[in-house]
Amino acid sequence: MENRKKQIVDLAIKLIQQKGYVAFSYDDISKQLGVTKASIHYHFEKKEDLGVAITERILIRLQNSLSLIKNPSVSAEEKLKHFIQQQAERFNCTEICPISSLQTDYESLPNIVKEKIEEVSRLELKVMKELVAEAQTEKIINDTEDVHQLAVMILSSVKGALLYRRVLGDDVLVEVLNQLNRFLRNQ
Amino acid sequence: MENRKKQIVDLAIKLIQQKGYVAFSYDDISKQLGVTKASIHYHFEKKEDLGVAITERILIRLQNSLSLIKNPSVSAEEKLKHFIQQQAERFNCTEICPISSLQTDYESLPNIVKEKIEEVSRLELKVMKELVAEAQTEKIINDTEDVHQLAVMILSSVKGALLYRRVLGDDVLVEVLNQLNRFLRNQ
DNA sequence: GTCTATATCAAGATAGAC
DNA sequence: GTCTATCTTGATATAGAC
Repeated sequence: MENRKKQIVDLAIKLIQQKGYVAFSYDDISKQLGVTKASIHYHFEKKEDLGVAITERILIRLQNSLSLIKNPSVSAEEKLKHFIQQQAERFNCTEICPISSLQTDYESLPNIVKEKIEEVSRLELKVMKELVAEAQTEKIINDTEDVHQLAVMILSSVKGALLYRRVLGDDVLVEVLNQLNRFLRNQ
Repeated sequence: MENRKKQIVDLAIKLIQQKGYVAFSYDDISKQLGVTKASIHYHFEKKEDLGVAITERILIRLQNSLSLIKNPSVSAEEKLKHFIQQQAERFNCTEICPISSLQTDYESLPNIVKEKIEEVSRLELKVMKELVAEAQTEKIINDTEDVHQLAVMILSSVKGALLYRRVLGDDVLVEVLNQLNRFLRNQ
């Protein structure tokens, strides 16, 4: 079944959020799915193949959230706050963003996966820039603010906060989200 | 020689900045130092022991930069900008902050190392809070700003930017640093 | 599509010589 | 303090049966 493939990829992404690309194994996946390692190898012959499927899945998720954002009946402020808030709710305290995790393991990734994660990072940044630009058009963000700088700053701070949260607890992320909200309100 | 121990720890930190705790091996270290694996095991019997030494070293470095910061003849603004700038200059484009790297590998760390990295993260945050509070006293930062929120935000955004930089290139970090500088100037 | 079995390899680790 | 040699384990990966 083609569904098992999807099941494997989703679980692998979960494991990457928890332990990273290098640390997760076919054994982890097979045990959690109640099958053998060989069975996982049937679907994804090499870890590299699974790596590609993982990054493609992340790319699709990103494109989905992009289409939601294109909805013209929602204000830019709502979209921006929703997008930021979503980053926090998607993961529990022991997890980090899978993109951050893959960026950290970058040097150990197969070349094809490296290229994919670059594509993902670029798109993610593009989405955030569009959101910020839209918010600026709607006068929620000051005209004097640099769209690129602000977009990178928002993304970086949320991703960084997820790293600290894993070690220091929920407060850290909450404080960054509050600071971002404050910042958006005051502009 | 006790110097070899230091040499191993410093190299291990470099490797953690490049590949992470899980991905680096005694083989990496021994090859780069031109000795055998067994020889590294003589100095640090288990990887866990090396892990502890690594985090203790990071802690000491942090305490050193803390004492520099205590210097009353330098303005808070200078200190803050210096501290932030330093984060960027300490690493090249293929490296990230070792603390971020260990936070990402958190689930795979031995318990003692987990505790150490928690201590490190807490101290790092404390240092940044003191800097922000001092800047607030000197009216460089607005009184209405929340010290905790701002400190976490600054740290998170720099660390997050280092992740993106590794994949997307130097511009990302520069943009975050500019945004932070702008923000400090305008308050 | 999943299984058992097995090959291969790298990593962490230890024993004992020099 | 470093060496060779060896052990163990876990991980990627493959072959072939059901």
